Amino acid sequence: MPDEQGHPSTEEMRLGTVMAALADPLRARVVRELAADEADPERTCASFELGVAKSTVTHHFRVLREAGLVSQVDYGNSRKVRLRRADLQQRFPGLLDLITAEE
Amino acid sequence: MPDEQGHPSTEEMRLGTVMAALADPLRARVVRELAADEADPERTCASFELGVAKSTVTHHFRVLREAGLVSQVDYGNSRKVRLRRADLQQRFPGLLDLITAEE
DNA sequence: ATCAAGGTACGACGCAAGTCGTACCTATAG
DNA sequence: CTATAGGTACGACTTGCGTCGTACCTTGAT
Repeated sequence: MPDEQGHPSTEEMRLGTVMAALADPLRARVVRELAADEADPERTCASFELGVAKSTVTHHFRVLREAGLVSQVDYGNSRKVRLRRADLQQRFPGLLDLITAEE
Repeated sequence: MPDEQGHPSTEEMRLGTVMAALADPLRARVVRELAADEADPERTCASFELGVAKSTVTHHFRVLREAGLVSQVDYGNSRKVRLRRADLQQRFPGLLDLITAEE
């Protein structure tokens, strides 16, 4: 059984925290990549080819998760990441369009 | 004659830079305050009562200006600040609504 | 001519953030 | 059982950012 943990609820999300998360180029790239795929597939953290150490990858995904941008589900073997598209659309309407429009 | 200087053009604006600028609570407050007033008055930097030293205020307004969020006009005696509402609406549609909606 | 008001420039300091390496954990594949 | 793949935890290092104080500049008022 997959295990969820440590995600802020929609109301708990703070715009400032989200902005800070998106201010980093690597994290922005991740979110853009996720937002670009309308099918919203589950992806592993490693599938993003960020070009930094594993522990750094973990760090960035924690920031994204704590900001509420992505959800992480633990399958024991691997951890799958998914964009919280609906939650974001509800809490910060237009934000995702802003991100996908850039670049 | 008022003197303009050092503002990025609409195309030069980067979403990452804007996000980084808005990630700071003081700067976000300034933009929110400016965006809330539809009349878009010119205001002095000091009129925001940020509660930090003068040089810090200067620093924050430079970040806002270089990100393209505000324009500063030098009247010699005082420097007036104005939100670049139209430019922002064109370059990042929906961004200002996002900011004013928060809090 | 002097002073006050509003800002900038520069240097310094402290803390947060991004980065890495190493060690460790968990589950699936041979 | 043992290896391997995907991630986390922790500590260390470095850079960047927010903060301040001081000195200085520019205009308008006295």
